[in-house]
Amino acid sequence: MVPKWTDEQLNAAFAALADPVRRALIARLSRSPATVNELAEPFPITKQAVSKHLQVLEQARLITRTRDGQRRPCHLDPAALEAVTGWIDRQRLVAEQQFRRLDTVLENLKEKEP
Amino acid sequence: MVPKWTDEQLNAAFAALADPVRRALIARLSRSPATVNELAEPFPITKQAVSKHLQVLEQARLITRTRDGQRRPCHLDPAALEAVTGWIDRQRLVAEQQFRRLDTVLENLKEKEP
DNA sequence: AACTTGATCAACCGATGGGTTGATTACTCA
DNA sequence: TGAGTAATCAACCCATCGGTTGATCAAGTT
Repeated sequence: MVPKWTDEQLNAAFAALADPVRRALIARLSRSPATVNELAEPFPITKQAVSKHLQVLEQARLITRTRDGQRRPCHLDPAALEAVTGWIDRQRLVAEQQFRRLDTVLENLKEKEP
Repeated sequence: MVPKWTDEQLNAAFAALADPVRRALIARLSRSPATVNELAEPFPITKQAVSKHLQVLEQARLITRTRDGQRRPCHLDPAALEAVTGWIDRQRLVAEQQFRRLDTVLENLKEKEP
């Protein structure tokens, strides 16, 4: 079971994932941890901007940061991503149950009125 | 396979899900379709604001809207939600593969240096 | 000590987002 | 036709966001 996801944390996580730069950062970090400079290199924006993006991801608990000398490597937290899909999957589950229920209702109607 | 999700559509979908009102609307719609007035009723904001939220969800293709007289009922599109989880799941998959690979590296080191 | 390097802080700017009120469109019904 | 109702449009307000530049901090390097 996931730690306990408040509405605010869901807000933060989804908002964090809404930006293409941040999604790219996550995709990069899914391969291996990396420092701010390494992460910033491929982007046409300043290192400060990337640093801000990483703060957003960290606040959303999608990444964690450790210390290694003057470097501050970022690590992806897959469990947090799983928690996000959890919310979506619950909604889909309910919706699909309703669809199935509607199907059976239509089946019954068909039987009674041929 | 999912229709083909552009970066813009992912932006729109995640941004749409980042708002608690819109998530509540989706949760409501997962149970059954509903009109704007029905959807707006539980919220302490104006009908116009809810209408805007629904436009955001529609633009993100998370809901569709039909016509019934002067009503415009909203329907959830579970397939769209599935597409969103798709992106996340791919990232998690890669990340977890890397973790496993790291584990085997550590295993090998342990064997060589006991 | 002086210098370089990784990263953040601070202040600012333009754009976007969520909300409001007021007017308007479009359908229903008497 | 005219009144009532579902929903949207339009204009505006204020807060937040993504980005910049310039300064600052902290850890290595020589």
